[in-house]
Amino acid sequence: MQQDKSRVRQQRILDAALRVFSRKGYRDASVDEIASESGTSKGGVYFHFPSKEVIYLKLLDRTVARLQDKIEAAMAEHDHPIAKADAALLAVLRTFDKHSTLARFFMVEALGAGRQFQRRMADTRAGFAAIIREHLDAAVEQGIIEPLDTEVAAQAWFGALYEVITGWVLVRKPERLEETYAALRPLLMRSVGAEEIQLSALVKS
Amino acid sequence: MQQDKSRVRQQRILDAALRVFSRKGYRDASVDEIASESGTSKGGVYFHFPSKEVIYLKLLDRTVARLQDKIEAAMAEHDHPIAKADAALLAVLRTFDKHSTLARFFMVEALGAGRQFQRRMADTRAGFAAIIREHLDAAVEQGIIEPLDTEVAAQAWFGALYEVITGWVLVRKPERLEETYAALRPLLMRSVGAEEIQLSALVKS
DNA sequence: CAAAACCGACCGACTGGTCGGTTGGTTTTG
DNA sequence: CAAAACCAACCGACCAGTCGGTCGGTTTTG
Repeated sequence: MQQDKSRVRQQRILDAALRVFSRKGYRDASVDEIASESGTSKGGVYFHFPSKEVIYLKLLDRTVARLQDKIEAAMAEHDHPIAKADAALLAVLRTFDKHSTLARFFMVEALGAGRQFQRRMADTRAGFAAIIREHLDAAVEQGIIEPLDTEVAAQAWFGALYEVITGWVLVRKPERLEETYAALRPLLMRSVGAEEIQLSALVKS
Repeated sequence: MQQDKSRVRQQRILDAALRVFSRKGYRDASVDEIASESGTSKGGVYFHFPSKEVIYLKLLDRTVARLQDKIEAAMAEHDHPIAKADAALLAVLRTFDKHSTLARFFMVEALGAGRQFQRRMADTRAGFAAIIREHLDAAVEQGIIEPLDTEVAAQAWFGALYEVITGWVLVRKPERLEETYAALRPLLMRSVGAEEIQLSALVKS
């Protein structure tokens, strides 16, 4: 159908845009380049999307949604808050390991996208931090960890992860991001005073 | 002297540039605006500096140097690694509290400066992380904390701080950044398994 | 059923505006 | 007066977004 073709083309443009944005950043990515990389022309791109900004925002939403889905799915498999945290951490590391383009787009380039996205990005970060906070609060309520300032703790957790991932994107050391798990896990757990529990039951292939 | 006047003018341009960059970010700050804000003209700016990029880099170096001096001075007043860490943390929070323009420039805008600064910024971040790591290593060696992956831990510490400060810059909550100290300190300390020690001797007005 | 009318998708030349950097001339200063 | 400092006008590259026009296919019509 015509509609299918149109949708396929839109996908192609979005995929190409992800690659280009992730290579060049928002400002340095030209619509011409996105067009040629998606096998169309500038006019073609502007037939499907009203502006460069909208393309970027669509992409950002898509990325955030996918990542949050992954995280929530991983957490849903467990009941114990610490197991949930563990699963979420692994899910994040593995997702970025597998899709380093995504990591670059989301971690590095999103910051350089310019003033008009700053609020949106701040909200996005706050959204992730809020998720962490919810679960920290739950853990406090269940008596698993002592009361603490969960807002700052959630921010700190997010920032710690963000920095480690960003560093990995820029330097590519260690080879696989997941290798940082062994160091990150006890760091995060201890920071909120969570007891050590055995991993064996938690780590899945 | 001619030289004095020239130096004063250069300072004025740098100060104006800091304000403009901090308001607009690198890309959206025009040289014309820096010129008029420093009470001169574009030609005047280009008489003193070869390019916009050099102005930015000079500013970045100046900022990093000042911050590191503050941190090192604060740490030099103490011997015990934990006391040093504490002093450094407070120094950072207080510096940004007092100079929020600096915070905005360094924390938020530096990220959006564009591709050409990415390596430089990564190096800067790595520099701060390296300082943290050194001291963590020292603490391990002195038996104050158990051995751990100090590279990842240093990155995580830096990231946690960065996120909390960035969040504060964007949202201005709490009113004073230093108020996060009470939550950050135990978080960071526990994360590396450092024992609690009393604060009274450490906190200075 | 074939010609005419129509349409969604697409193309690429062009425009308007921005901005880093330059230049040639003018003012200030010692 | 000569060098240093400064300025206004200008240049050229760049690029998001526009627009008139094309093309392959589908629907209408006589």
